[in-house]
Amino acid sequence: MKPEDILAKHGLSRTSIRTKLIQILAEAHEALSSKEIEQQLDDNVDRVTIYRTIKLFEDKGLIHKIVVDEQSTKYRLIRENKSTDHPHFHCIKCDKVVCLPDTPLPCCDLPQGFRVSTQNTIIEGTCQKCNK
Amino acid sequence: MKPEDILAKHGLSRTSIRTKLIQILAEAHEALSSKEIEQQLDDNVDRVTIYRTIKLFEDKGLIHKIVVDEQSTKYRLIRENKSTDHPHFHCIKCDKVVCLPDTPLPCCDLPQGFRVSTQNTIIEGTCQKCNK
DNA sequence: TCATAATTGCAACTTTGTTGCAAAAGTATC
DNA sequence: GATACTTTTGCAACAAAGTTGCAATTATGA
Ligand SMILES: [Zn+2]
Ligand SMILES: [Zn+2]
Ligand SMILES: [Zn+2]
Ligand SMILES: [Zn+2]
Repeated sequence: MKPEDILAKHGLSRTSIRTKLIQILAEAHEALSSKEIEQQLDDNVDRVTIYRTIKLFEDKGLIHKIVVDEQSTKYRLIRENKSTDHPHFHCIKCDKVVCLPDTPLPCCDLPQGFRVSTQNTIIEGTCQKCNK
Repeated sequence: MKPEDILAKHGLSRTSIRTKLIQILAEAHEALSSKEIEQQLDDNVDRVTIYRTIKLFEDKGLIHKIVVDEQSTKYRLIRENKSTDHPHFHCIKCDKVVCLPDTPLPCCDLPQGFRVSTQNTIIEGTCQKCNK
């Protein structure tokens, strides 16, 4: 689907920044931080606009957020037929973050009376490129 | 074990701030943020000192860090016979974070050539007090 | 006690993200 | 396409969380 169609589908007006941002996320093979997005947007777009656009896309269900650690948050486009509730892999060498297949996660032993809404798993390790 | 003995065991000099900080963490039934620690240290101790002490304790293996989300990091004393690699529960109503029993986590489907070092799981939901 | 080494507090800085407001761009109607 | 109205963007200022350098204070060991 074209960036313009994705915007229309979610009832968002079509601006050049939004179109480019979707394109950047769609072409990425890994999750991107707001700074990485900023660097890929050639014209110098204001940080604030990027933050606001990311938040909008998140609220509208276009992208999902991955909190890697306290000062690293990345974003990835939600593709069709893909859930948002899958585990993620973080390479501690090259810092790349990728989505993993949506395997059924087993329940942990929870104390009585606790209720689960979502589960967030980040697997830390090294990717195949860094292991060569 | 007394706070003073814990310091000695890890080769750390015994200062009143470090002693109190260990005591606060030992008496807590949940993971604490640096701000929560600051509030429990009666005399107003400088933020910087708390950050430095937390980092020192973490490096020496006295405490473990739990990254709840992008702007909430909490810490918990590592007790004897307890691993540091267990899942955590975050109550989205009262914001409490607790350690969960160390259940054997199943491997997710990983792409070829990927190597795992640690796995970080945070279960979001509501605790038994908030469910009443 | 005294010298030495380690810890603490202060000020300044960095990074990541937010808010208010005016200027610019988009949308719909004619 | 021009017009009016709404939304988006950029700028400045701010906020929270954490870091660094340096001088003052406190701990340790002889
Ligand atoms: Zn890698
Ligand atoms: Zn993902
Ligand atoms: Zn609760
Ligand atoms: Zn824990």
